[in-house]
Order: sequence, then structure tokens, then C-alpha cells
Amino acid sequence: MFEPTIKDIAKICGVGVSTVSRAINDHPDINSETKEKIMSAIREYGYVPNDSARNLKRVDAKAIAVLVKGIANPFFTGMITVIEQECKKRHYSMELSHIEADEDEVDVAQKVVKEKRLRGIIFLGGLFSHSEEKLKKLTVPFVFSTAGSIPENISRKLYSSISVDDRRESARMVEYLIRSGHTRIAILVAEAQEESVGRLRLDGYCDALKAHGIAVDPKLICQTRDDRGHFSMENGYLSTQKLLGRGEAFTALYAVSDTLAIGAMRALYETGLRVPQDVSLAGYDGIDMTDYIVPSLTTIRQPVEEMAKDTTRLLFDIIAKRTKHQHITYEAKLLVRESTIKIPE
Amino acid sequence: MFEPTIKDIAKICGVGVSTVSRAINDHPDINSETKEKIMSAIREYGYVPNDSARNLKRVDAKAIAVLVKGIANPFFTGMITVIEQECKKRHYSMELSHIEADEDEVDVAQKVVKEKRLRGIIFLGGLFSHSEEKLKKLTVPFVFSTAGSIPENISRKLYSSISVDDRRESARMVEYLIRSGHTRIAILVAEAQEESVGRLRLDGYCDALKAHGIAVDPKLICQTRDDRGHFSMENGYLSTQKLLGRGEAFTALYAVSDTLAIGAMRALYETGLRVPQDVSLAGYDGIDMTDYIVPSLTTIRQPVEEMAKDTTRLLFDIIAKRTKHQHITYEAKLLVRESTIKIPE
DNA sequence: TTGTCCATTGGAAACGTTACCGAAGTTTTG
DNA sequence: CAAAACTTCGGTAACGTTTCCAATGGACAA
Repeated sequence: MFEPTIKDIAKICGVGVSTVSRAINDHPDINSETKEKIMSAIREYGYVPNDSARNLKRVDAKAIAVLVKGIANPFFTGMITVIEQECKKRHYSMELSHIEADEDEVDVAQKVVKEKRLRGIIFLGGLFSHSEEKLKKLTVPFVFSTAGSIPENISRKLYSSISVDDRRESARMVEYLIRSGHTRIAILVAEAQEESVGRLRLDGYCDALKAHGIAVDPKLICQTRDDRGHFSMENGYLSTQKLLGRGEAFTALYAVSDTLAIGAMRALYETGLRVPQDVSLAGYDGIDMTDYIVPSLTTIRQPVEEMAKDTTRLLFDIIAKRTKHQHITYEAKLLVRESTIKIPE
Repeated sequence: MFEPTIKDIAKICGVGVSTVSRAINDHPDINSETKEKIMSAIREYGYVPNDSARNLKRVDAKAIAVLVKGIANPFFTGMITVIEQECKKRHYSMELSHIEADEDEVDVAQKVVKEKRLRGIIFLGGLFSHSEEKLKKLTVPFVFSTAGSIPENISRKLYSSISVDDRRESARMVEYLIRSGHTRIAILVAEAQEESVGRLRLDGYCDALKAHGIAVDPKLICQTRDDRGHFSMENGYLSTQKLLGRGEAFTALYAVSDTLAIGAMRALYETGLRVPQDVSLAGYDGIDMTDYIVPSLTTIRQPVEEMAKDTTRLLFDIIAKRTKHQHITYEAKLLVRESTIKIPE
């Protein structure tokens, strides 16, 4: 099978390689007739430029990477879909890479960047607990999307971030539950390492309780130290079983992710507890399925589409030096649905 | 920021570039002392080989591509996660690309292969209705995973395939429903183009009914021509509403994917129909969540892990010419759960 | 006419790596 | 002890692009 190169095309058209290159890349200094001739030869022979050669010659590849921790999470696949479309629009390719639970995101990023000479990085999920020094080593701009809080001692000028105010939104959910008459509110946190979203949402939970004069009861806080699949449904199921095993009474259960909540649903059901009659159940994220299951899940909906678009736009703006690093916070939406009810007086 | 190249490392160690190359690539013709010296310099200076240069020099990149139609489908993300791990094990990188609904998978593949000089392609989902001629143009081995039926007139030697026998498994589900006393069984098919999995599963449905002497009633078959998001929950919801609107009575509803079934669940609920008391509901795929929602969903579980592993293994075997193209069919598992019941006599 | 400028082009040097070839030194063989 | 074989290495030519620089020819101004 004959795979033409730029040289072949040049020979076929009786022009120099640089002219062909100009044609491909829409350079201005080229006669439109020549260009048309070249383009038609390219079509005819099915020539496709070799990406490796291009990227080698260019100082940097026309590509960015998306690093995700937990690709199975529907919340992230939603984001990824949008980000990919946005990249395509800009004729950039998107390298999608999965970070294992035990890998350090910045280390992985550094390796990928050097290997592929990428222009930028988007971190999805994951944790942000890196030293400023390490971050500085990352030579390309990067945007943290929905990645928990970032330690105060790290300069905000080093990175961008896109997220909702997890602590605040979480508090809003709990406040809603309190207003609905709940006082014994249990919480399911998959992990609550310092700086993680789990931690932020847990903090928000505590904030709300305190604001309403309700003591935070550690017996109602269920967190697993399991490092794998933090937000898996299985984890939600197992954690809830553990919580129920404590024999502590509660009228509402707030899971810090929808997937956890779905797992919890089953555990509650198996124990004979009905949602919402016996226990109000709430989640966080607002993934599609929460709207379809029965009962539909009360949750905090993050503006996925908007966040994903802005994440991409911001990254490209920074790459093009049109802007400096930014930190954008979005308004999430409290969706009250069937899984939670008011406690009757 | 200084980014060392192989030349820099060579200079630092006082050796030739080829020696450094030998060290990096575990070539045999190198003194272990020299190698150790080089490797430590590499670590010290944080040298990472440039992938583009490597791929340019090598005839083909150490990479494969996974082309997915519908990345939001949890069934596929499950497959992808496993495939990625398998690639990592073999020190190959995996290019993940999403095929838009209106794109031709083989065209996309061809472009990607030429651009990136990949060694192989995995198609996930999508449709297989391509001419043999077109397929032949694809110069690298490719494996179709869970991609419907393939027209008889295409030589089996041109590609590999990995799937369950969709028609057979689908029939098994419907047979189970019939044995449970259901005779009015409606079916939800997102799309049923020739050769699609939807079509196969619909065929299986018809097979089972006929085998039991039940007439296939077109009024119980609900298919959408909507080309976007075939298997989305929303589609399941809307289709079911449409089906219910017909006023046709049925005791069981079989959706050809779990996501469709979840959508159906809501539509049934809104109409006041209880699952499973009023309508038995069944899905297909066996994604995680079917086990956690209430009621848990009766479904056909495809052996995702095994299929994904075999898909990758097979592709690499073909690339290495250890084997020819193969066609593997897996046994799926009928999981009877809470969403379906026997019709009382 | 002569010189300047513009539009368009071709040549060639890089980009960072791998792989071939041959050289040098060392060990084994006859 | 010479020849042969084996180890270990360095030099260098590619791989397919892009980009700089110089060259050509024609148009236009002086």
C-alpha cells in the first residue's frame, strides 16, 4: 500500500515541498491556482500529513491532554464529551489519560507533557495537594476542573481552576434538609482527604449544621478510607451498610456524590427503609440518571456543559497568552426531587 | 526551562547518542555499567524521550486507537477502562477518539491511522455496514467489539470481532419473560438499522415470540429514528411515553439497553404503572447501576472485563502476527432481578 | 532604462530519535 | 601466536515535516 508523503505530492504537482506545506497550512504566500492544484492532488492520492513529523518540527504539538481520575464516573464522561468537541473545533487533538488512584497527577502530567510536547493540561477530578515547586516544573498551562480546594500557600497565578463552591453548595443542600425538618442527617463521604472535594462537601455539611445550632455527630459521618473507586456505587452501598450497622437513627442521608447515593439506595432498601418515607436521600453532581430513577434523586447539579466549555476556552486562551490564569466559580443548582421530603410536624 | 534531549544526555555521560538510545530501549548490546550510568543521568536531568521523534523514526507508532460511538454509555466506559490498562501493560499508548453520530467509523479510522501511524484499531459500538473495499484500505488490523452483525458478503478474514450473540441472548431474555407468563411483551429499540445491535436484539425478540407461538405485534415495538444518543436514558423515557400513548396493553417491557430501561422506568412511573407489579421491566448490558437501583433491573450481563481483555489481547496478537483474525462469541448471563415477576395464574 | 518592491517559489536546515554499519578492543579458538 | 569471533560502542543517515532564506520574475516608480 502506497502511503504518499509531502515529497510525493510535491513531485506529482511539480512544485517544491515548501509550497505543498504552504498549501496544507493555509499560508498566505501562495498562488491560489497552485494551491488548488495541490489540494486536488492531495485528495486524489489520499495524502494525510504525518502528525509525528509535524509535532517534531513544531516546537509544540497541537494537542492538549485531559487527565482524569475515575473515568467511570458519569459526571466526568459528561465533561469529557464536551471538552473533546471544543478541541475538535480548534483543530487540536485531545489526549485522554486516566490517572490511577495511586498515581500522582502532576507527575503523570509532567511525563505526558514531555513525551508528547503538549500545549496544555486539563485535570479532571483528582486531588490538589502539590507543592508549589512541583507545579512550577510543569512548563505548560494547566486548568484544574472540579478538583477540590487548593492550599492557600500556592500562588493562584500558577494555575487556573474551574469549579463550583463545593463547600457552599454542600451547605445549601444540608440547609435545605434542615429546613425540611431533618435534624438527624447522616453523611456519606467516600474519602475526605485534606483538600479533596469530599472534604469540602463534608465541611459544608458541618457548616450548615452549626449554623442551625445542630451538633455535628461523628456517628452520623460515614467515610471510607478505601482508596480505590472513591465514588463508586459499590462504595456507597458498602458504606451505607456500615452506617446502618451502627444502629444510629437518622431521617436523612446525604451522599456527597450521586453514584454513592445510588449505592446507598440499595442498602437502605435491603434494610427495609423506604426512600423518602423513612429516609430522605440526597446526592451531589446532578448526573443524568438521577432524573430517571425512581424515586428521582434530590441533588446539586453542577453546570457541566458550561464548566466544560469554559475549561477548554480558558486553557486555549492561556496557551495563546490572551489571558492570565483565572479562577472561576459557578453557581450550582439545588434540584429538589422525589427522594427527599419534609418531616411531618 | 532546560529540556534535555538524547544528545544532551550523551554529552553529559560522555557517550554516543546511539548508546543512550540502546540504554533507553533495553537493547542487549550494552555494558551494564554504562547503562547504569546513563540511566542515572536520565533520572537526574529528568529526560523523557520525545514521542514524536520516536514515532517518526519507527515505521509505526507504539500506539493503538479506540474509536467509540457514544462515550457516555457506561457499558463502553467499562470496556475502555480495561482496554487502557491492558495497553499500559504493553507499553503502548491508547488514543481514544469519539465518533460522532453522523461520522463514518471507517473513514475516521483511516484518517487517524494515517495521522498517527497507529498499529491497530478497536471499534467500540457503532455500526458495521461498510464495503469490503473500504475495509481493505485500512492498512492496520482492527477489531470490532460489540458492534452488531456483519454482512455476510464481507470476508471474515478482514477483521476480528468480539461480541456476545446478541440475537440469541436477546431471545433468551424474551423466553424468560414468556416462561414467566408474559405474552404481551413490548420492546424498546432506540434504533434498528440493518446490522445494528438494536436490530439483532429486536430479531431475537421476534425469534422467541415466534418459537412460542406468539404473534409479533408491531404495536408493541417501539423504535425511534432519532440518530443522536441512541441509547440515552432520555430516549428511553420519550420512547416509552410514545409507546404508552398508543394505549396498547402489555405486561412486560423489554428495553434493548439498560440506559433505555432506566428512562422507561420513569415514564412508567409517571403514568402510574408500578414496576414490577404492573409492568415487568428488563434491560440489556448489565451495567453496574442496574444492581443498585430500586427495583434492581433484570438484564443480560455481557462479560465486559473478559471481552475487553480479549479484545486488546487479540489486537496485539494480530499486530505481532501471532494469529490471524478471529471471531469470538461470549456467553452472556441472564440476571433475573427485582424488576420482573411471574404473572400470577 | 534602472532600480525597488512585491508575489510566489524552491532549497535546505533543522526537530529528536532509531538503526545500520563499521571500528576498536577483548576474548576465544585452532 | 595469528585468526576469528564476540562485545561494546560511535558516527551518521534517515523518518516527514516546517520554516527560514534566497532566488526568480514581473510590476511599478523614478
